Amino acid sequence: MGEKVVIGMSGGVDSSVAAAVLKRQGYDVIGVTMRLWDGENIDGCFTEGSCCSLSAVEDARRVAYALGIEYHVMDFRREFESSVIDYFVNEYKIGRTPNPCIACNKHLKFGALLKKAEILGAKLVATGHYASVSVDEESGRYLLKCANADEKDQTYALYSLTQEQLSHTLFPLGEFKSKAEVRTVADSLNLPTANKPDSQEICFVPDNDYVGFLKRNAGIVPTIGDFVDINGNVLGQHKGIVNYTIGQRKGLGIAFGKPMFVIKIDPKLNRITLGEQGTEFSNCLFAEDLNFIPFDNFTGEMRVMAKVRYSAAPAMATMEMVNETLKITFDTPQRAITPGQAVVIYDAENPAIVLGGGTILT
RNA sequence: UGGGCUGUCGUCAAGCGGUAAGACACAGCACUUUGACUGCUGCAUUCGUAGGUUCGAAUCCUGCCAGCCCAG
Repeated sequence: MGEKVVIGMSGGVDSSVAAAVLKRQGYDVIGVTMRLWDGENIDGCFTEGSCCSLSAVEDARRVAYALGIEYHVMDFRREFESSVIDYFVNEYKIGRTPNPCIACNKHLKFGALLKKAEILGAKLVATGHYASVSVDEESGRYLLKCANADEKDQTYALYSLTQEQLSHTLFPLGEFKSKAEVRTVADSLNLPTANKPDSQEICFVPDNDYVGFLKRNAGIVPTIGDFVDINGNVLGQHKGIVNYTIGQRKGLGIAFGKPMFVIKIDPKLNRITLGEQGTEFSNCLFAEDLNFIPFDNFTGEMRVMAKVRYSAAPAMATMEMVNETLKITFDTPQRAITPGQAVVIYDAENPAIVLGGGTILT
């Protein structure tokens, strides 16, 4: 038997194929489905998150059986609540827009799961993320790199991984050229998840009503306030700050003859500033909670590529440290730079190499 | 109470006798392992109301109703 590796199995096609790849590569594969959240009991109807629903567990179990690998369901509800749910709620409370997937990767999949893996005698953890890890021969450091299937690349949500975490991480899907290829493999292996649709939305908010989630689980009561223009003139009423994020257009309910976008959220004054198309662009941001991958920290200036959201093309920028925060100045203005979201930076010469990232402050 | 103006989708707004543009908002779908953005589709059988003229009216005429402005 080869080296032991724990693979996080969500019950989706990606992690199913990832497990199959590991098995084929000769690893001693242990499938684990993380029990993260129990869902909610709404009006007597029990809703389940996509990550850890009974059907997800069932799918993962069937795949594990089909592959002939050991399989467990493990309870991570406590860690998930403290590291993801609480964070999610608190960010909204202070007028920011959280990214729960990033928190979950950092604290659960490459945090708590990694620890549990050790208990099972496995030094390695794998997931079905589209990304890859390699070792830089010169420095000996672990590098996080983009997946071959660039349209599915998920390094944006993985920038926070440390050297320690990366040294114990495998991403079996990194070499795949496309999602279609992953499905083809799933098909050829007759995996029961081969035709399962891609997941989306926040896994613990299956109906996509995250505001309802905040009301039910965190007692947040959205407070009506003013929409104002750049000069402070009142344009209308908003339904409570948690309903909005920077760059948002839909759901404003305000007819201005032109599309209007959220350009600023002020939780203190419970006020939201709206602007016309174009005013939601900015070319500079500051970030904190930094993590760098090819180096521990840096000084001076560096030309980089950076992106401020999951589905954005990296853009040329210059980064520098200002006090304890990272300042990034883009060559061209970026759309809807949003506090709470991540900025992820890539090597300017080789944009497939992740240099690191941080949480956008402003 | 005189004089003038206006009344078309939730909002703004074309139309000026030939059978209801458009924008914004809204809804659905697509895209998306976060929130968003974006794209596509849908959205007034009816033009304040009641009559009249006409082959034909939101468009012309008359009464009424409502709102606005000026005068008192």
